[in-house]
Amino acid sequence: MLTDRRARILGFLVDEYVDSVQPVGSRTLTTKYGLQFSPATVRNEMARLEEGGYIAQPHTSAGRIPSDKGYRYYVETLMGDEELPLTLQQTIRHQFHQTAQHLEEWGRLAANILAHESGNLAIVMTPHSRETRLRSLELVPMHGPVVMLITVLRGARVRQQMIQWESPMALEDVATMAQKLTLLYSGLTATEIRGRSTTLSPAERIVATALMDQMVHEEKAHSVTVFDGLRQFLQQPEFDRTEQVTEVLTAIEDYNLPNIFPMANIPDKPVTIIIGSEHPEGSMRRCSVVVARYGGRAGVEGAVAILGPTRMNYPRSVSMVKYTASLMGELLDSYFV
Amino acid sequence: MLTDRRARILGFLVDEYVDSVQPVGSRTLTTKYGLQFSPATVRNEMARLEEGGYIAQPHTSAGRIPSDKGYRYYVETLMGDEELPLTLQQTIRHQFHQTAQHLEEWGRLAANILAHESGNLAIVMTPHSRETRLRSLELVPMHGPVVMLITVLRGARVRQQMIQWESPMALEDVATMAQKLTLLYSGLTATEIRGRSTTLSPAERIVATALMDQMVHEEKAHSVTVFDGLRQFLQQPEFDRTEQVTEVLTAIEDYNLPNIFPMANIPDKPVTIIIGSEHPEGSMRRCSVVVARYGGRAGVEGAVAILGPTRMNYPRSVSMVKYTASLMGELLDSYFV
DNA sequence: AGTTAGCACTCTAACGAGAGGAGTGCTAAC
DNA sequence: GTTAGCACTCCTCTCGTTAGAGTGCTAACT
Repeated sequence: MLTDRRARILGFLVDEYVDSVQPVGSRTLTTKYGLQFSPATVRNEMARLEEGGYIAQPHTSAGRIPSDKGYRYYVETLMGDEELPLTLQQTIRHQFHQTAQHLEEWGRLAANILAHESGNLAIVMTPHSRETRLRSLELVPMHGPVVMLITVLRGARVRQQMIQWESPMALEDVATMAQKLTLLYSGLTATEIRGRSTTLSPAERIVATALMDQMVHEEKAHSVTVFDGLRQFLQQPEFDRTEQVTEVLTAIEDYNLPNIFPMANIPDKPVTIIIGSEHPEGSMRRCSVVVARYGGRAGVEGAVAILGPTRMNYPRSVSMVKYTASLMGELLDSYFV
Repeated sequence: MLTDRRARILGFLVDEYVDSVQPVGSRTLTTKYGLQFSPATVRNEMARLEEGGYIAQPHTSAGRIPSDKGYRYYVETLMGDEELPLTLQQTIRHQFHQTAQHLEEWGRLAANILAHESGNLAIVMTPHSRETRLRSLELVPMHGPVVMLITVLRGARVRQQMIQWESPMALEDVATMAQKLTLLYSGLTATEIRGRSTTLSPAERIVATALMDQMVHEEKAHSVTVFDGLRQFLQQPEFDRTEQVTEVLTAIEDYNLPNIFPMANIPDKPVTIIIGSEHPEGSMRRCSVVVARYGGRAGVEGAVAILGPTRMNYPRSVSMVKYTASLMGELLDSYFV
């Protein structure tokens, strides 16, 4: 599509702009990247690239900056498949195995690593299984008639809630009730449980109702989203005025995060990149998202993403996201076959 | 300390500045607040207030803005004890009782309400008990030798982690083991459990070790902090340049949140206010914090806070924080006697 | 035909001068 | 003790000017 030289120039231009955040001129390109031809030639090529819509000029006497189309070309055909430095890989892997058994911390850890290493905003959707099926339930008496109902769902999700009976109950009876209900309902979804509302004692009925409520609640809820790295994100030079920041923040809140992640469904693509105006939301036009799903083997899945300005280090982001996602998948598999 | 008239002028000045975010001059004060005396008199009084350090002038030909000392005087002696509008009280109460049984959501709800109604950043420390004592433990077999250990601690804290035995175990045996260990360790702290490491089977030992690890981990961890309202916070006019924002964000991260909240220990004070330079951290000099503890009855406590620019609506913030804290306390009490 | 030096041109960012305006402090009169 | 009047200060806004960066075009070169 693009002549070889044109493509090379585009590549250098992206690299340089990502680095300097300044419109880049023809002279810079020739000197910094040791090109064999003169600035004038570069200018000619840049004029052609601009015609093609790959780069743009903020104003007549300025250098060029890549357009979204330019970035798209870059990530699609110019950018190599950078491997993460081995030492970094090992550091990350080590940190994960350190907290492997504390399931609730995975998300925070992943977000922290992504944010730190990429300098952008990290978004992690914690593991979430599409189906909400009961694995078991536990009843822990608190005081008097107040009992804590612990709902353990498939996919290692644990939820707690308080319920209250008409009157207190003996400890053993509570235990046997939990066992009975677990036996009765294990492996079922909320609607299936509703179907099997066989003869229950009043106390059991209260538990069952709370249980179904929790599960319905859970089905509607999307997975928890963990953010990290907001501060560095805001320090990016493109956000030096707060209006631009609030625009992006609003976008993130409104973006209905799940909207991003279905896009990660594109088959055969381990990582999906959405650049600037490719976002359905106009307010995201200054930002790019690099996202990868993980898991999926046992119906449990999630996603990790990096959100940064369109001028971000794509090779690095892609390799970070890819590696983190694969690690999360590995860990998940080791717990859910 | 301050003459009556001087105090009144200071009060009006704070009100006006909070409202307009512009240095306020003598003319504005007389006309907007219907003062009986002329701008010249106000000017004289303001000169005295400035000598006293209550107000300051950005530059010679500008109006005055309150200093931190001025705000301090305002909140201490000028500001009335505003009650939250009854309808608002009821709305909030209603929302809380709606989610009363979903304990994990309280924090998010409180933060959301605080942020929304105050227009500032809300910080909520979820309930946290100083003592970490076991209430009960549950073992949920996952697949093969992998088991989920659910640790229920005093204060309605539920934690999960994965453990792995040498070989799988029969369902009933798992249940009896959980019962046995609960019976053995219920009510104890991590160190006490370590002390009673009586004769345990290898499998039991693995559980006990994981349990102690979790509890130690828990003791070190501070309570979870929930934020909300960042976007509105950033929209405050004092943060129109991102440097100022990042300064504050850094402060919040570094502030070692627990540092704020010990300050809430001042007795006989339901609400504590920390204004600008009164913060130990210099980077917080543009911000004020209004914080209140809640709970404490059963060793379980937390705190709610509003963080905003020093120019914030103190009466409103105080009443919001006070009301939210009392509600959280009520709810807590209803579950932990 | 592609490449390049030279040059006129355009546009921005930076600086400074000047005008307008807000608000003050001081003085003198009430 | 209060207030009108007034000179003064300092900010903000605007406008012009300048320096510099980078371009596109043309004409010459390989």
